[in-house]
Amino acid sequence: MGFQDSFKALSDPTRREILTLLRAGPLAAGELLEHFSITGASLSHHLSILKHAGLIDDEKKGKYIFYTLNTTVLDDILRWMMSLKENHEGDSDHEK
Amino acid sequence: MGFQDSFKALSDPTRREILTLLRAGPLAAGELLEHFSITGASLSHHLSILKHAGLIDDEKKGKYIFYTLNTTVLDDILRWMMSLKENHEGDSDHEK
DNA sequence: TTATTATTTAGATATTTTTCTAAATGTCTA
DNA sequence: TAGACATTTAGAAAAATATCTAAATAATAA
Repeated sequence: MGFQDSFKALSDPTRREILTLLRAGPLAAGELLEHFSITGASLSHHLSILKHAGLIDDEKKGKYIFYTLNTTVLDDILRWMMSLKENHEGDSDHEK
Repeated sequence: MGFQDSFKALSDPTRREILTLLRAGPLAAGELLEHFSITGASLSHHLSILKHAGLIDDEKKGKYIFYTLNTTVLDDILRWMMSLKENHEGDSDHEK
């Protein structure tokens, strides 16, 4: 986990689409798979990257594994982006 | 330009550090270079990716090229992330 | 218990990305 | 104008990533 993992995870369009699909609620891997034209193995790989980044959680229910969005990490990223938008002129060590 | 380019641009730690450095104000490529242990050619490559993504602007001033942060694109990304954090239960086509 | 279904793991391949060195371009200064 | 400086472009090598097929694991259903 960590910032780097989060940003890397978000840099792939398939993974962002997975997150978007999970906005509506938990979905099993197979349900997610219907929305893409990749193999189950590839999807599984993407899911593991998202999980590693802390962006999703999984819960096994019998035969299925349900994935849910975890927005905790998003907050950190949001904070970082907001801080870029603020004025930091005084922070530099060499003013012109 | 586009979402994909923006996320890809943000997925590299060197490029994020560049953005952080530019928070304090415009810097020339050479000034940025002092903060990293990569060649000028590599930095130039990173700058071109950031520029392509719309995250920075450049302005030539004689011998130097000054880079500045452009936060317009960040707003789009922020909006996308915020939307993930909202509840979208009604959006799905198959409620359980 | 055997077959079937859902998902992951392993290993290979193709593509993309990062970085480098060397050379090109443009600007300033002596 | 000749040389030095700041930066980019071109092209190559190394590392990381996305995807696939085949096999493994685990749970349910027949």
